[in-house]
Amino acid sequence: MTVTIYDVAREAGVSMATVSRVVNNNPNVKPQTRKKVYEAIDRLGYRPNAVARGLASKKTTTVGVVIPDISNSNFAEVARGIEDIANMYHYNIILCSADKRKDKEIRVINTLLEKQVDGLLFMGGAVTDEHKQAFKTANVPVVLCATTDEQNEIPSVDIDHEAAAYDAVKTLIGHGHRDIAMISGTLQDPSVGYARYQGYKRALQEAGIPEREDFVRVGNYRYESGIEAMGHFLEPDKLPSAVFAATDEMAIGAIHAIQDKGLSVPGDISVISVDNSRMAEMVRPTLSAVAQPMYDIGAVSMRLLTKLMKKEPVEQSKVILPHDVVKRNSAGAAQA
Amino acid sequence: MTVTIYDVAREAGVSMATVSRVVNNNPNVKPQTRKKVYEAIDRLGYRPNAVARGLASKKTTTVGVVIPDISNSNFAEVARGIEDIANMYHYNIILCSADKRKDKEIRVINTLLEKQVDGLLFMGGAVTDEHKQAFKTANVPVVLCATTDEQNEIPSVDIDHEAAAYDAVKTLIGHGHRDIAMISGTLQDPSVGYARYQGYKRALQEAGIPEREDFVRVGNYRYESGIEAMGHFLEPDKLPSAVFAATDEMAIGAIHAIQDKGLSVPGDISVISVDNSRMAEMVRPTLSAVAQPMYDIGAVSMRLLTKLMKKEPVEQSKVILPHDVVKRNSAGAAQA
DNA sequence: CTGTTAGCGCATTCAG
DNA sequence: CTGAATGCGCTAACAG
Repeated sequence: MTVTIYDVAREAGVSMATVSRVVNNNPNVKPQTRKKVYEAIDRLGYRPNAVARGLASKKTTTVGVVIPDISNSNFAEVARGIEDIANMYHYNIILCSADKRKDKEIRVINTLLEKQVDGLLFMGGAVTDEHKQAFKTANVPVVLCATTDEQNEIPSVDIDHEAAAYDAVKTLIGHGHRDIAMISGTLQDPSVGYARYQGYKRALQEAGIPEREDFVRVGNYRYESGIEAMGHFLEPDKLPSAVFAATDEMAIGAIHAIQDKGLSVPGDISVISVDNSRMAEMVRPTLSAVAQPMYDIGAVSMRLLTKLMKKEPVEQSKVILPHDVVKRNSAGAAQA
Repeated sequence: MTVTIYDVAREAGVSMATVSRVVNNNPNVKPQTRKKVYEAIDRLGYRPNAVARGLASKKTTTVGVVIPDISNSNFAEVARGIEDIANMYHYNIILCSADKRKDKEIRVINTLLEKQVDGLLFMGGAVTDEHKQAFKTANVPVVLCATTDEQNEIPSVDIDHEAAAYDAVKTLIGHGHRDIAMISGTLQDPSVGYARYQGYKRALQEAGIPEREDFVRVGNYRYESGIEAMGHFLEPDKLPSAVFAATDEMAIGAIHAIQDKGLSVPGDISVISVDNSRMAEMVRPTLSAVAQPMYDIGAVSMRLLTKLMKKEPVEQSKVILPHDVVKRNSAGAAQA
């Protein structure tokens, strides 16, 4: 049923070694022989068996990518960056979703390793000791992508989430705002949620603005939680003049909550966030946000991984990509 | 360096066959022996080599999934459905993105086949003869997912796009609208773009409404193109009273274009679309839309594939899942 | 219940 | 430039 390298050899009147050579683009084959082999391949419809090849060569030219949540557009964008660079270097990628669940992450890492991937890209999510344990038993390079290892033991590519938040809030302060509320993500997540909260605090502190506990609400990154969180700020006695949301979705929720109260954005309250997803352009007013270079994070981390896999020297094993605040129409000057 | 089944056998004082048996949960092993083997495995940190296993057993318990565009949330949702069912049946999945490019789709199908996947799920996009040719050489089952084969040669799971569009437009007609414009996707795409246009036409026809050529604009499924298309309808002499958009994004673009002209939705113009993405809840007014069961399409197609892979009988190889019109606030009664 | 023996399809020495 | 031989790590009969 399945045609093997051996069948091709017979058909072409050469040895299987020769067939193997032409399939692998080994230059030591006479052009004429090469031609004969190609013809035999076409005639028989031969398709190399990557599994057998992997076993014989101990390389699969495949890298495993674990993605926390495929339906999160940020991660999808990272994945695109990974894909593009992987293709460029002729690696295939196996994308595995882990539903943001740690146990599934570990399981997925292990099946990827069983499949003998040549390298591993771990995207998003916290990196615990258990993760590191799994990575350690891998005999292949691992790079973290859109997340970091606090102890700097594992190569990673990410942005500085604390600084991104800081810059967002500072933009607000630059507009003259002082009553700045924050709709945060979960503070349990050290690399993103907590870091952004830290950035918010640092910006306030630096401007000499005392932090008000009732000006911080924790959401779950989603639209609805933005509405809900904003609801708590929309009381006459504690109206903020600006709001910093940890994600675009929550920011859009906040904007709608504000508008539903008959107030205007940015006339009455300014809003800024971190993400700069496509949705930022799809709201009225358009959303000012700190842009994270998700595609680049993917691309750079994949590039780094290729170097590691080829045992090439790398200058930096922990890279931080720059972010950028994109001013649109949701944030403006504070009222006099 | 790498520890093999043979090392485990020696460590446990049994033969490699026995180790293989315990690893594969073969019941014919004395509990005591099993225990010894497990201990040896732990001690050595043995990890089965899926590549060798695949070569020996000619099965990889892996299915390949080609996805047109990973950053499209509809497809991401389908992928989630696939994932969940795959996990349930202990299959791994290899997700490959194809950038909506036919050449890349073909290439990806082939590398997946080289990797000896046990089955293939082809998501979205048109199915050409070239695709079929590639599928034919596969010795494994293939199912189309969120797309269909016009000739019904290949098993598929999808919704009836024509009927979905028809129902959307009919909803508008039910509200008393007669001047109904359409913002279509590309008419080149038979399974989605063209089908939705057909549904629009059929609904008008049935209601005895003559089709107006200047009431149809083709967009590219994106927000900006919705704005642009709507712009053409917003001329005094040909204002439609309702708009049917082929996607949520274009619908939202249309809504904003209408609002920017100082008109109201649905007061002046009603809008309805197909998709019912998360964004439908994230606009003001919230968007009425025909919901497509993307997750289910993924789940059902994966389930179908498992049956095919196990050579179980299947009652239906072409399944159409029901859609549903979700009424929100963007579509209302026509003005008297 | 357990061990022995062949391959799976291919890359890779090593000769020639 | 080409062929013969070996083994990658494991499963699957086949014996016992």
